[in-house]
Amino acid sequence: MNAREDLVRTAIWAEELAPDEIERARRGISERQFAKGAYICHRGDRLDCWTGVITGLVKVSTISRSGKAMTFAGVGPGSWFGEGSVLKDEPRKYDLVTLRETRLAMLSRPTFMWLFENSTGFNRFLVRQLNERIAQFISTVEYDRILHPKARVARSLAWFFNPMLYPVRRTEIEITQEELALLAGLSRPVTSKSLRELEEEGLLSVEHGLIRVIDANALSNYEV
DNA sequence: TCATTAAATTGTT
DNA sequence: AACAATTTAATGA
Repeated sequence: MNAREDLVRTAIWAEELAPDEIERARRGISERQFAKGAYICHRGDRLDCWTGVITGLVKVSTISRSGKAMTFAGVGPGSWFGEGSVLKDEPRKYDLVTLRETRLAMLSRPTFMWLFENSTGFNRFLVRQLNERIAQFISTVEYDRILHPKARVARSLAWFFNPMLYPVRRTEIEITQEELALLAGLSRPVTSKSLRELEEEGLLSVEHGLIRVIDANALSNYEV
């Protein structure tokens, strides 16, 4: 058994795949390493790979016409993204930037399409993942209108505990308050203050460049 | 291994 | 948004 095989076998989407499908996936996969702050791709680039994070953290973002940075999501170890662009065979709509040193698994488009055409297990995974994404974005729109900074920070953090999108569960999230502010769409001071208040309430503890979550459930349901 | 320095992150005005 | 303080990481003896 080699590293690549292990990579596929432990992937979240491989659970329902038949042995021959796993073998097929294994042959279509490769690994790449990126330094902290590196661009995996710019908006408008083509990236003909379905991508999984092995270690590290990737930011999905764009820069608006007014020059303001917007972050849509953080992608952590074990989660896979980009199926939309690969399925539609179109350029990426967002910048992909690593927030720290990151190793990625890249599944080639031909392999992805083969699995899409032939594997029911793979399709079941895709449907579940897309469904989960929709739910996530709907809830984002929902709390975007509520606008309590503390609740926004809490729910942004709760993203990292979605078992579908973040299969590798940890209580510590390696993220700076500045990056979290980008995720939450708030200024850094407000994010920082909210974090300290949430710490007061015993839901988490903040350290340098790291947030230790104590009550993830309370965070995801946080109101007021 | 320890001390010094540089860089990054966080807190405050 | 700018500055100050704190903490981590890097460098070299």
